[in-house]
Amino acid sequence: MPELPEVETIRRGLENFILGQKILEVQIFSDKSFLGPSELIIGQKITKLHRRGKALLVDLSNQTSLMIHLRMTGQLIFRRFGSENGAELTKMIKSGHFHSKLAGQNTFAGGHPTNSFFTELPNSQTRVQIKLETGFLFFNDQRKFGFIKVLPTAEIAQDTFIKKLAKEPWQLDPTDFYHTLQRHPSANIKALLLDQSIIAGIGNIYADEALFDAAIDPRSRAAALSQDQSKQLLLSACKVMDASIDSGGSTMATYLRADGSKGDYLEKFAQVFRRENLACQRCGDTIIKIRVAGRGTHLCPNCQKLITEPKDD
DNA sequence: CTAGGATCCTGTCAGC
DNA sequence: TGCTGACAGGATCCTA
Repeated sequence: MPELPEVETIRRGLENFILGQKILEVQIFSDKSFLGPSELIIGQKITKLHRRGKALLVDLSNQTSLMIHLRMTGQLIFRRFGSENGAELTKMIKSGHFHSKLAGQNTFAGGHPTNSFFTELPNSQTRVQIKLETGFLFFNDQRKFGFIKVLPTAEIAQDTFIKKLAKEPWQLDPTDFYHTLQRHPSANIKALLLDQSIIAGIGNIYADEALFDAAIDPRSRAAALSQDQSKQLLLSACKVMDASIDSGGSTMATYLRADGSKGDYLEKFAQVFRRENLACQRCGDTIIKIRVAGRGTHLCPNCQKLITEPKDD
């Protein structure tokens, strides 16, 4: 799914369009995509958008909140009334005035990149449609793993997902991070980076990218990392996510080129993710793709050092 | 307690 | 062309 930088980009982008608006109608096309009483949010005003890890939180005027998790294939797309057919984006693309972001005057899109960003909505993957005062917010999700959940604002912290979340990478103390890794005697480092109760917000892209940046092989034994190595890894995670947020998230910036062809952040910034069989930009060796922690994993076998036992220094 | 695998669901793509 | 299996930017549940 969209990982932390994508969700943060969505939060910032959506804020410009929906903050302060009243929810007028909710249409649910897939029951498993919307949890809780939808009638509770009708007529309520959107007062705040925030984020914890990969979860987007939308506070409403009646002490109720929406927790939105996009999981693997979720998308949030806002279209002002009259723009539901996506014609504006198509026009921008054709006239060459399409810049780097999927946000125009009348539309904003973020999440798993598909054609739904610029085609007619709702479509077969639309699970929830929320009518606001100036337009529609569409929740699309191919695989139905994601969801929108209604809950009292005061109970967000007790939510089973939120409750287990570790600190955000920037808030995590390097020494604490090191000690957490030490507590997992046989796990590999990639599995722990993906574990939201160890560090919040990292997914498959940024796990691979952070490990490349820190020059650590994803198969390394987490508990074998030295203090310095775990600190470097934490810094690398912050660095790659900061860079992504700055560029508008991997699914946003340059996803579409002016000619309508697809391109994206990955092409521009990723050093290893989806670059198997290509040359490492650091050493020229060939990037490989293997399976680690049950996930497709990309690495440079030359640059990234396999750490199995702590160095005694 | 940890660690690994199966599972939810739909779509796409490589290989026959 | 049509089928089949593998795989997918996530998290949870089940098992040993």
